[in-house]
Amino acid sequence: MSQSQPASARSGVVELDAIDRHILAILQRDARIPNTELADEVGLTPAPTLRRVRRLEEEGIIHRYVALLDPKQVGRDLMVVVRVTLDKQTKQGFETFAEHMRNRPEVLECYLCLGDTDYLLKVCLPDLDAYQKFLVDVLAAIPGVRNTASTIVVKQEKYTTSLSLE
Amino acid sequence: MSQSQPASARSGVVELDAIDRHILAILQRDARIPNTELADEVGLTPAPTLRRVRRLEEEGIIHRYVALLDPKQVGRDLMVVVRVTLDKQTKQGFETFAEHMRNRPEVLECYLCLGDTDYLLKVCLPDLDAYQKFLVDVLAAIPGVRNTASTIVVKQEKYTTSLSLE
DNA sequence: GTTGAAATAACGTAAAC
DNA sequence: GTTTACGTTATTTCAAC
Repeated sequence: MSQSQPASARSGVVELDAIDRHILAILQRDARIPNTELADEVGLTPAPTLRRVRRLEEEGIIHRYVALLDPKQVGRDLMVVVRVTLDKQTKQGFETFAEHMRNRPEVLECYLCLGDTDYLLKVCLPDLDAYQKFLVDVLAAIPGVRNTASTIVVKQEKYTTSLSLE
Repeated sequence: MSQSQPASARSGVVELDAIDRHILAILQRDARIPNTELADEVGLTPAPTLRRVRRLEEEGIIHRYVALLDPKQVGRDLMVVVRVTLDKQTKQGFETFAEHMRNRPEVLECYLCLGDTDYLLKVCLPDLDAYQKFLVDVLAAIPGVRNTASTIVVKQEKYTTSLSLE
């Protein structure tokens, strides 16, 4: 190796050792585990464990800690995936649409995509009535929306936010 | 009201008052907020605040606490949404497929859907090379998979796990 | 049934090594 | 990475509304 920099400095991606990956795997499962317990699980004492967690937070590898709710128990029984195409694909049109989606709390995810579909949305709502209102009052009201195609979710077979770090 | 039971007991959906919803909104933003601070924000003292949080956990309204990572910083630069249709729609075929998806860490979400599409998948991987391997070695290898259509995500315009509790 | 106050135990955190 | 020490927090108990 003639390079003097480590891989992390060259690529911009921070190098993670086995213990870091172990910490991340655990925190992705249980964000509220006490530091002492986390330290036990990864085979370190609390001090260096806490230093690693703080580093992972500061580097932005750990983006945030969140509580996940049960949608059904809070009255969100309907999930819909929507494919959206825009009339004319201008920078302004894209930005307008994305901004609208960011302002709508029922829109959990919004992705700009390759192919026939311009945007993919994941929308979570109480029922079909609320969804119909969303289609008409929100989506159809955004200038430049040509077409939408809705796929209704019947059953959630898997849902995880955990990235496997192999 | 002639009913002797409260609404929560009748519907199976737990009743949430304004403070509960406030707590849930905060914990969905920051799962690691100290209980003392949470108490301040919702206008209670720590003891009753903690009791409410524990109740929300026990009832399963709070499903879990997780750390969300930055996919790019852990080398997961590619996200793909896949529509899958099965050959014959038998109970066994569905269950086999769903079980395969649950065992694949790169599959973050899997939904059984109405309409032309049988399953929708959200898959997160390092690059297109890894995705090609996933298509050939994983998806195509599952018996009963008739057809797949992949939509590649170019940009994540919005991503949240927070449910708005209006 | 829910809250508030006080006491204890557990934990997070920083320093020195 | 370890040990020690300190301040903060979680958690329980019990009294009050």
